Amino acid sequence: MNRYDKQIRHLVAVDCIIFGFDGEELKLLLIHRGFEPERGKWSLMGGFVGEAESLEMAAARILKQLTGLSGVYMDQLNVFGDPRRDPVERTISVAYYALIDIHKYEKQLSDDFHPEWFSLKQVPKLIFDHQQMVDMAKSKLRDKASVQPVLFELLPEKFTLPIVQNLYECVYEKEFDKRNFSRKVLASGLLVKTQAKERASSKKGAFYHRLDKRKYRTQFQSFLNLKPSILNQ
Amino acid sequence: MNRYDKQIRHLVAVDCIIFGFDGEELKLLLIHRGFEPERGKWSLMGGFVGEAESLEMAAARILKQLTGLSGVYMDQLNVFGDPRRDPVERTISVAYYALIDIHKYEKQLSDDFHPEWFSLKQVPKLIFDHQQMVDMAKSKLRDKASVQPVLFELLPEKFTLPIVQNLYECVYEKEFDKRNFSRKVLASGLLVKTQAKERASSKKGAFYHRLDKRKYRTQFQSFLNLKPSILNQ
DNA sequence: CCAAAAGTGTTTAGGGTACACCCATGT
DNA sequence: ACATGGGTGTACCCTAAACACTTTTGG
Repeated sequence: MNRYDKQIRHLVAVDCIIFGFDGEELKLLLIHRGFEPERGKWSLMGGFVGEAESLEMAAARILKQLTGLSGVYMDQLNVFGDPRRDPVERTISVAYYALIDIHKYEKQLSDDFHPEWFSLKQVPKLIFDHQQMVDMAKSKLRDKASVQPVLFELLPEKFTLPIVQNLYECVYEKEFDKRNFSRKVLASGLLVKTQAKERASSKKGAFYHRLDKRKYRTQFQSFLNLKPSILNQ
Repeated sequence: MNRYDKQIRHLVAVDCIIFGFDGEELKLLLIHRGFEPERGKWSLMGGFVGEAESLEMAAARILKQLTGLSGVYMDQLNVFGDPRRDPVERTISVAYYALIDIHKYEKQLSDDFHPEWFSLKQVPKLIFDHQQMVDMAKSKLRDKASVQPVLFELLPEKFTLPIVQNLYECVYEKEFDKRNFSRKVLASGLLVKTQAKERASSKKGAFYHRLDKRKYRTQFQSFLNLKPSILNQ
């Protein structure tokens, strides 16, 4: 078969919005850009898409390069294609957001890119349209989290209910009533209470919970049963 | 500044999933592909992204080329980047879905591509991964429509409540109680009842309604107040 | 013994759902 | 007159929201 020879070709990049949660704050992993233009400025981790590489593969490769992690939760966010978004040369960027367990990351720190975690409340000035990508990722994460239990991807294997609540409060930038919150989350049936207690952050101690992995997979689509009411009838 | 000279470049295309509604059924506008490979097969309308053309511009251009319409509601769906999705040569495709008023279209029929409307219940075999694009578009349309009143983009200026209900029933493939449905939709305050009646489809006749355009714009984000309950507290 | 965070139950209000009859009119 | 689809009101139930006290234990 012929090739589409007369057509123009484009640079295609992938940029990753990497979220983490340390128990206190929602965070973003940024790198110190190591080359011109904008050398030394803060940037999302990114890279060009290879010749026979799918977009998901490219995103996973870039994520692994920075964090050492694979098998991480990722989701396509949006494509940014403004011809002048990169001043050097037109680059079409496919943005992915990833949710990682920040504790797993810390062990494997790869310092080539001088990466740093920033609180989402104090994101430094970013290059190009990366701030727009971050804003869109925050918004999409909220939408997703209201329908699917994706936020647990940010937590370690064992976590307490107060931690889960704090995570949701960070994502939605709102405070919830702890009685109503725990009732709702436990009603999903996704959490299993363990006998162990976390004792660092309070005197009484809070019970660790873990995900019921089978239910987590099978009920992933129906978390909180929050489909719009038009659909319920 | 330097260019990213060592990087590989890719063909980037845009494909459009074009929805229409004739009052009876939800429909999809497909074209008869006019060139090899897969000549004569049914396909989504698409085209390559030009040199200094944004993705939105490309999508709008392609839509106008086929339908004669501009200023149409469009939304980015997803990027499809599997290296082997187009057997001729690797092409990264950005999919957009569009909602058009099918009546406006019919006047401007451009026959170059032998386009045809298909019921979503009887979509013919499509080339490449276009069926996957259609499925994803249907799913995204449902999600959007549960939160924003986008489906009115499919309707003409004046429409009856039974037509609106039928549209929602087509999109969600479910039947609704007409009393509850009209109460909910009218409670949004987005519709204005006119004195005119539609008389073709029933003896009694149904009142035409139109959008309150100011409210449609300002309340677009809060249609049906169906945010998940975690957010409400 | 006190401070600090964890854990738990009840009441109330609002919205969603189910449900049935009358209306207008073309034939 | 009758068949067809349009239009409207009510009662119930369920879930979300508001709200306060007891428990545990480290210091």
